[in-house]
Amino acid sequence: MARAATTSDAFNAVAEPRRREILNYLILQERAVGDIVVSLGLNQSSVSKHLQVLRNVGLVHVRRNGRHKLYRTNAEAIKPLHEWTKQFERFWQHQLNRIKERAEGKPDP
Amino acid sequence: MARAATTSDAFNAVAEPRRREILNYLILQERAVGDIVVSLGLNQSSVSKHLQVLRNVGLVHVRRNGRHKLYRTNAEAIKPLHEWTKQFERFWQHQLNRIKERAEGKPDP
DNA sequence: TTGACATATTCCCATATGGGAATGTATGTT
DNA sequence: AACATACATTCCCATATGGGAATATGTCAA
Repeated sequence: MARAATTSDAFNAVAEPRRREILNYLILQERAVGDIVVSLGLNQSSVSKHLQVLRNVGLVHVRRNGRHKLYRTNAEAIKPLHEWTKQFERFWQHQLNRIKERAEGKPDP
Repeated sequence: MARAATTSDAFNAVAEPRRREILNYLILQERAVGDIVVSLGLNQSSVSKHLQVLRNVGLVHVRRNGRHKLYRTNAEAIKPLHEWTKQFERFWQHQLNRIKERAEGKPDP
């Protein structure tokens, strides 16, 4: 089996740095494809293809406005990633505490 | 250009579901490779290869103990993903608020 | 040293990728 | 209708992938 498709889930979709940039850009307000092309300095076909991936996994919403298509980030779809990473939150706090306490000369708990 | 290497950063590394499982497993306590093989029901060579990817991006730490190598999740390395997703937190809260307020018959702010 | 155990690496292959250029499709304007 | 604008899709290609089997490396034990 090869690598999972970028469209298989949000984790795969956001693995691509440009797609993360696009999501950051589109969270502020909805934008036309051309705006993304200009603002992020990418090729038009690249942007369209990235948006297709993002659409497939529900990370963006689109609506047509005349000749333009306006995209915006669907923050809800990022939630699962946040939840997954959140599981580890208490552990890196632990590690920081251990380092801190060691620095303060206390023995490990 | 092809897709970025799985070892290029934590985002790419955790895109693979099995690697996320491994991280979840290794956060509880350090484990030998063989334990992962048994617990997750994966092939030994697959596990070793996944661990190599995770090592390359610093998502796990290893130490040798006799014939065994004990791996554990390095929670710190997950922090950047958490931070990135966290940026969007206020937006999905907004969306929930809008839905809630609409349900309560209030006009959009 | 020889052998058993634990892990890592190599080999093979089908597959999806992202980039750029070119082309296709939809919408608006005159 | 004819044309321009805005996006989407197709074509081409080099590349890394993950799986399984086989093999290599490393460590302990007798």
